[in-house]
Amino acid sequence: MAVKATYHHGDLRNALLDAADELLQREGLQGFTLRACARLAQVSHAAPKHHFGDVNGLLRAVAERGYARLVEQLETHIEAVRGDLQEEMFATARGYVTFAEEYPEHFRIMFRSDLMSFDMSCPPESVAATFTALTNVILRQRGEAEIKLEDMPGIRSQALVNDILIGWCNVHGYAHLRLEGQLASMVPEEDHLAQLRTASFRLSELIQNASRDAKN
Amino acid sequence: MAVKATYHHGDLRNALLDAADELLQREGLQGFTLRACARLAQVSHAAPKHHFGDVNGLLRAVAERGYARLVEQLETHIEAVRGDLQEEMFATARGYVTFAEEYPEHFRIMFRSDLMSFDMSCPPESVAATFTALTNVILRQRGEAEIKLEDMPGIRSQALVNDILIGWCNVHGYAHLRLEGQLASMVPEEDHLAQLRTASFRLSELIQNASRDAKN
DNA sequence: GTTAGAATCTTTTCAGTGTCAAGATGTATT
DNA sequence: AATACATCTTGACACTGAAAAGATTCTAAC
Repeated sequence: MAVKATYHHGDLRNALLDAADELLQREGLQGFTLRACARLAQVSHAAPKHHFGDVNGLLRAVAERGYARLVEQLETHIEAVRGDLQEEMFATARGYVTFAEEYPEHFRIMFRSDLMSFDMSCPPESVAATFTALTNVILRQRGEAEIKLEDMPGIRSQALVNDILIGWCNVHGYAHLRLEGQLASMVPEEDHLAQLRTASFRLSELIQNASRDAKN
Repeated sequence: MAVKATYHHGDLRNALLDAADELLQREGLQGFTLRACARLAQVSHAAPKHHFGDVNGLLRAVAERGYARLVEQLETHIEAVRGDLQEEMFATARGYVTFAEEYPEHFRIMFRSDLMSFDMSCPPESVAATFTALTNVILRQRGEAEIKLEDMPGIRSQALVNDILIGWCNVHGYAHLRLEGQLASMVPEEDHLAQLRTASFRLSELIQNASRDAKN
């Protein structure tokens, strides 16, 4: 199918999302337009409306798929070093930062509540999965039991929140600042991963120490 | 002046920047257009071209003024608690985060290299001043001599870079994630500053300890 | 199997945008 | 005073997102 001889496309929604992905990678947000997506998918310029409403609707869907890819990348990286807490921390950071590097426009869109904001009290599954994955990284650092996707909003101790914050903010800040070129003068491209590794280890130590102290 | 009876405006450049600021605050980036700025400044739609070239040029100038405001806000907050290292760290974080809260669109633009990217090897003064201020916060935490704006690119030890990174990334990550609504479910609005304070103190301690250990 | 009704896509239209080129008007230099 | 330059306006163009109305196909009830 998808030979486009029929009036009905058959899978236009996904075709448009693929087109959006490609356009974002090739031309960035500037070259990304509803009409361009439609052209790439070989449909009329008004076709996207039925599936996504307006341009923000399309971006929301793009972001949703972005989170799915992010969480997949995170889990792959983490799985490879499972057991070593410091390496787990670094793997998480690396997955996060690498995603921002490979899909810069997606990353930007995923964190722009002016373009598309999810209802955070009931976020899409891929978003919840991402938060769950990040939370579980911290939980393991603290030697506590992991959580499942279902109990995402879940009750969290203040100490856990503190650790999640310090971990996530750090990684996100690094990814974002680097993506926007603000770290270039401070962190040479060739050894930026080594730098990130150092920072990750440091954070891992900080969190482990804190939760260990708290137990005594 | 600026009564606009003359053909030449007299200070159109600043008038357009003011209009841009106002539009960004009122309508956000969506409602911000070259033509809208021109309308607000009561000039023709093509008038901005001569001063800023294209829309990115205008945004670059807007961002430049944004950094000036940011560094001013940072220094005000820091000055108020000068001497107490932990409070200095918190003051910095608070200034940064508060700026993102008060000028959300400016903050977004200031960190979007796709819209406008400064030449970081020779950044505008306000940008360099911001980096200098942030660096000096860390230098004081480490008990080292501060730097002046002039020697911004300056040589930095690896340990210093590590500390700057962990400090800046954390604060920036917090500011950005909060601005984009990602922390809402984890950090209630009413006590988010207390949370930030905790994190700041923690970082301050981490940095102070590390540099103290390094000396022995 | 037919047929209403819903879903999907196209065509047309409209206001709005950024950018460019050419012209108008004021300023500054000599 | 004349000429060059800076500043602003006017008009045009291709492009955009959105809405409305029409065309085509699918679906489900009968």
